[in-house]
Amino acid sequence: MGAAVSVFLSTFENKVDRKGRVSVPSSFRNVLSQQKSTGIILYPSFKHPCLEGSGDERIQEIVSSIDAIDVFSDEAENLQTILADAKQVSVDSDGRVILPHEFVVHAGISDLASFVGLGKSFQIWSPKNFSIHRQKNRLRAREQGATLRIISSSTERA
Amino acid sequence: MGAAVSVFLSTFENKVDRKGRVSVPSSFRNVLSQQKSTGIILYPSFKHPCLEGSGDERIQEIVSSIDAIDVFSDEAENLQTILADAKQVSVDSDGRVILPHEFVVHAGISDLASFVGLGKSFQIWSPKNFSIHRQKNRLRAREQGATLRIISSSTERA
DNA sequence: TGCAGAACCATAAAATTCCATATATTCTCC
DNA sequence: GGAGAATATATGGAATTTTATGGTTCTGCA
Repeated sequence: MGAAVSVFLSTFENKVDRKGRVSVPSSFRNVLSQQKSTGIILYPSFKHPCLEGSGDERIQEIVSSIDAIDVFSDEAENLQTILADAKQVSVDSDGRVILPHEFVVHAGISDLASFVGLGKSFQIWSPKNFSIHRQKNRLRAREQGATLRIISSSTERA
Repeated sequence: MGAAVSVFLSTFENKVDRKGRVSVPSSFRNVLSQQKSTGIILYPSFKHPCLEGSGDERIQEIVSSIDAIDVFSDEAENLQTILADAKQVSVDSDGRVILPHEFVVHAGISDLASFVGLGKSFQIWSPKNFSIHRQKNRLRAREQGATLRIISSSTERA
């Protein structure tokens, strides 16, 4: 198969069965295995009615971030909340995970889940909520001219 | 083959078959292989009914850009929108890619696709929409007396 | 002993690889 | 310079492999 850039890319809509099982898109699984992740870390988003997901090395980054800032700051508490709410789910041999019930509720997911690639991480939405969110984002991106701010890697740096 | 200029140049109109397969113009493939791209990144244009295409190193640039700014900002979300909408398509051994169905719809493509070279990137249009677009652009350029500002390569951006 | 999670199995749909061919385009040798 | 051979490109179709997904069985633990 195509060597694939090792980032979470694109959006996939998969079915959630009665047991809460859902297939992780195969391209996402490839990214995860390239990261040598044994599972997936999930936690509810602060900002949106969705779940944040990533390979499990991401947790290490969050832990480091907490260390790096004032332990009693708001920001530290936010990050600690992530840790407290996060769950690791394992990918079975058929490439599926089980979405914990509270998470399904938080994201308003019923029988379909949208996996949305964001580069180093991804989100899981109910398709309905996601299409609203996407609509808003695209409008804004169009107004603000999203593509203009892309940093060309070889040259400048912000 | 042509003198191997390493930019996407000129316009090519190729057939799209029932399965959505279409040949990537051979000169474009040369540019891609020179960039060591294993595939092509496609995403729907914000502004036009067409697809934006480039080598897959472009994705790396977007991911780096996101890292460089506040993760919770609007701007980060704008860029993430691109990632969420983008797809990597791989070029098969015959030099073809499969245009994902949503993209075909977005661009209004039926059985023909125009590959339009834009230098560092390219676009894919339905020939009909493209001819309208080009017409408009020419008119505007004439009215405004198009001036072309050439920037030296060290400062250029895509 | 009943239930949630894990491992298995089966299958239809979708994507990828492989093969065939027609039409150009370039090369080579005379 | 030109006929014919070799190469490259675009395109159609078939065969093969991956995915996504539904169902069943097994297992540990409460």
